[in-house]
Amino acid sequence: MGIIERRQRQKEEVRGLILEAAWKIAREEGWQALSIRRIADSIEYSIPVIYAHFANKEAILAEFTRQGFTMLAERLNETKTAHPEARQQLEAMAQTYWEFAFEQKEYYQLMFGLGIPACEAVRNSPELQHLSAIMTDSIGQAIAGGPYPGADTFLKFHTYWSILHGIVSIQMIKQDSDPLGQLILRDAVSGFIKSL
Amino acid sequence: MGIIERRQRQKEEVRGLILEAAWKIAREEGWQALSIRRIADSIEYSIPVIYAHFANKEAILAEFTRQGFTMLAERLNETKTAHPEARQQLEAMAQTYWEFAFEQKEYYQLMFGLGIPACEAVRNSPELQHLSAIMTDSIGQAIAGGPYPGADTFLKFHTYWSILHGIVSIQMIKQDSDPLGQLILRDAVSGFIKSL
DNA sequence: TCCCGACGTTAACACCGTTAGCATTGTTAA
DNA sequence: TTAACAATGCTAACGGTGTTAACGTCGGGA
Repeated sequence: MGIIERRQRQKEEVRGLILEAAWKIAREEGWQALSIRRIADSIEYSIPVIYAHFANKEAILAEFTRQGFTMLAERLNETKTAHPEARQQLEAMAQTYWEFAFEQKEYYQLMFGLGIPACEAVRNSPELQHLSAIMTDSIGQAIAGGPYPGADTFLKFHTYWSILHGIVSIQMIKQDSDPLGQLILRDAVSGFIKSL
Repeated sequence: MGIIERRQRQKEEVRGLILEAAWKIAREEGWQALSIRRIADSIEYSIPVIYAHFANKEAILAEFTRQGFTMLAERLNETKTAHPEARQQLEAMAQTYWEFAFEQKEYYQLMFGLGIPACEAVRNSPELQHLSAIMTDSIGQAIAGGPYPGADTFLKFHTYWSILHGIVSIQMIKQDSDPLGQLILRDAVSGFIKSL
């Protein structure tokens, strides 16, 4: 026989072409530029062919999301095995995490649904500056009255905000509003405050 | 005269109707369900009327983003003034931040571009579990070899991950890849590790 | 040789954001 | 009072999107 095997192989090949073309478009012009029609154009097949390989557009994106998590896990694992001590591992893995996010920006944005919407206009807006001022003021005071008066207020503000946003958005992605979120929040914030 | 004033008022009124209708749609069906056509339908005007009040769809979203940041700032300010001591303020503001994010989910998602994409499918996927396992392992070891052997590994893992993601995504939104990001990361992670 | 099933196509449906062009209407000036 | 004008809101279209139904064609098995 071997005929159905060959067909299977050819089918897989087209699947690969679809993902390849999709990735090329996303990398060059961002995820918002990705469309089924452009993929079809690029691989020189008609549109329904794509639906023979993927249920819908979301399934294509899900495939890249899976790839992204796999890549990140691999990199973290490499970093981890390169360090003997657990605390060293955590420091180094944080670095690797950061590097992955910015080297593979397209992947990371897809993985965590960073749409990057109207923020463009609001950045550096008075509203945002007001928000920053409120937080920064408390942090400045806490530093002044604490054991590390030389600490950088601006840096600490960003750390504080990042912790808050990280916890909230991870919890939102998980979508299960379990009470663990509150615990994580208190844990992280109390840890942060001790560092002031 | 007063005629042009009346016209101005009527114009403002339609602007209000647009925002009201848009908010109703977003609240009931999410931002992805919001379209110019549906707003026009809802307010019983034709489509171009909307473009007389907003340059484009993004401008409508930007208006809500501004509102969101203003609301959050107000709430944080209230919380802040209710507490005399800076460290108390930071604890309470974190709580307020959390509450705002989940009470005003639609606002928060818009403000930070949380698209919530293909994550649906990847949640609880083996890829994600693998990632969790790698991080959790190091954290468990660090806890075991540290001064707080009773700490909850799972909680600490979420805290660790949230810190990483928060820093990365705030930095990505700001889009200026300044070296401060690295500092924030190291600062937050070293603080976290001390808490293990 | 005939039939069947798989593959790939065209063409459509129902949406989307955006804009050009037109009609109507209320206001102002002659 | 009437003519000109500016503002208002409309229809209709353009070019795009994801998705699918219906059709043709062609290779493999009976």
